[in-house]
Amino acid sequence: MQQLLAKYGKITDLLEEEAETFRSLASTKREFEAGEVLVASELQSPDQLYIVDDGRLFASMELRNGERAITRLYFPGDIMGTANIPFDHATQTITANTASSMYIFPRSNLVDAFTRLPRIAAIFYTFAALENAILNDRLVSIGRTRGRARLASLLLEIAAREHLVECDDPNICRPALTQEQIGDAIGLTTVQVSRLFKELTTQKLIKRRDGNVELLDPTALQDLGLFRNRYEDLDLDWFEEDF
Amino acid sequence: MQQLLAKYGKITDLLEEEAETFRSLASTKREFEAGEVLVASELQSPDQLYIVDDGRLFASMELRNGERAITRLYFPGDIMGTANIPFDHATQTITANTASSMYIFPRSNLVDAFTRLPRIAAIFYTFAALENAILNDRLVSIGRTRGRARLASLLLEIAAREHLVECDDPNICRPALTQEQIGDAIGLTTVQVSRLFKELTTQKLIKRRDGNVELLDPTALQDLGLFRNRYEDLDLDWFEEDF
DNA sequence: CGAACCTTTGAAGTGACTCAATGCGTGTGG
DNA sequence: CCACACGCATTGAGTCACTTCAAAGGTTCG
Repeated sequence: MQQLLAKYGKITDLLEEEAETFRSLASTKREFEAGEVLVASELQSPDQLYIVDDGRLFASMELRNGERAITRLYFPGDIMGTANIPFDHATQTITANTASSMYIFPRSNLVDAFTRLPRIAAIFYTFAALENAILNDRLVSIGRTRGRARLASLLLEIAAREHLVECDDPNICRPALTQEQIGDAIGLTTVQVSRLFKELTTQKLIKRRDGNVELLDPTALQDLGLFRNRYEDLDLDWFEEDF
Repeated sequence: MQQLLAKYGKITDLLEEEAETFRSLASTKREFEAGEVLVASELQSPDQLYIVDDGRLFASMELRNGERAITRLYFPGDIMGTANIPFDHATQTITANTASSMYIFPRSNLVDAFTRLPRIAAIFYTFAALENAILNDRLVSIGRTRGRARLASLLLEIAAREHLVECDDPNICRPALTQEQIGDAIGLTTVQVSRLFKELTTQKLIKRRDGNVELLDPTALQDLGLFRNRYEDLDLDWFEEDF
């Protein structure tokens, strides 16, 4: 919950009442094991929203032909399940990729929160819009750049997201994903991901050591991956003034 | 404005007060010519939101290498500019692809609407979540399927969106896009789009006549494109009950 | 009628895929 | 404590989808 408040507090100063609402919104906490599936696509009515307390998770969609795509990575402080809200069945599967703990609340809790505190509604809306912008970026990356650029972009995104809450070296990231999962996230096969890792490594752009990836030349990677850190660009003055 | 109210009314019965708020939210109406740019990416502070009254528009992002990606197509009744809301500069360019007219309002108008009528907030949040789900679908399509499937999926999406407000033959769609723009939307080159159109045509899946595309075998196209019409799956009971 | 733009087609090149084998690290049971 | 199995990463060879480059054919509009 600290991460969430930190993340939201980063964009606007929360009133005590609002912070309290966030806390009460998510009263139930649950642990999940690595590999456990929280929301099974198509199977489940998406009544729940989740706020990540700790761990790494991802949202994915299966295709009829057995292939899988990973549409989103989740870090502590993230709200999960947004894309399922307006539907009568889940549109994506959420999987805990490491041991994780999270706060759970039914989407109907939002009704009360939105009614009592319109700024909460604005915050949720804003984060949905942010998620939108990030999805746009990924669409561009996957649709219009080659594998090298896509991998660079993903690594930068992971580094940026990790750095947002865990304040360690911004140039070291821990994908916590197999190469198959990375492929699912950027639209490539395992084989190709492996080759690209090798390529970036021999070009001294990155360095790998037991699951960590060090970004040796962040500037070059940013040029290559055309990456924009959307979290840096946030601006919420528009709803500050009048509420 | 009729389309907007129809679209929103489709998911929940609007109270007169709410319908009134929607109307007053968007008091200014403007016309744009075909080809005109409404929001220039990076250049502009994204203070405006738009509701499409008539015409066809698209959102795009430019890459430094000169390539372009189209991230979203807009139809009458759509709200545009959502992905720009939380930022101090626009993240995407919006272009009127045909002569268009739309309602314009500053994002700060949302503050008042959210405060007075929390259901309006819920509606906006819901549509952001829907947009999210659609972006996820496109990510899967572009990242994990071949050109034939992507084109099929795009055509089905356009047909579904057109049919939502303009109630004509659901199996005829009017992309109103050049093949270059189609390529930008599904991550292919003009050349390949042309070849794929030919392929789908000779396979008797589609038929083209002066800018229209007839879907000769919608079922086969759906199997091919793995398309889900998200608008059909909407479920907003969750905020009906308690507001 | 001509210019501009869009579409189509061909030929050659390339990034990524598939298939398949090997290597590597870790945990488990004999 | 070794042998083995299992999951993951790497590498090679052949193929395919799509790209690039280039030219020609169609449409539309002034």
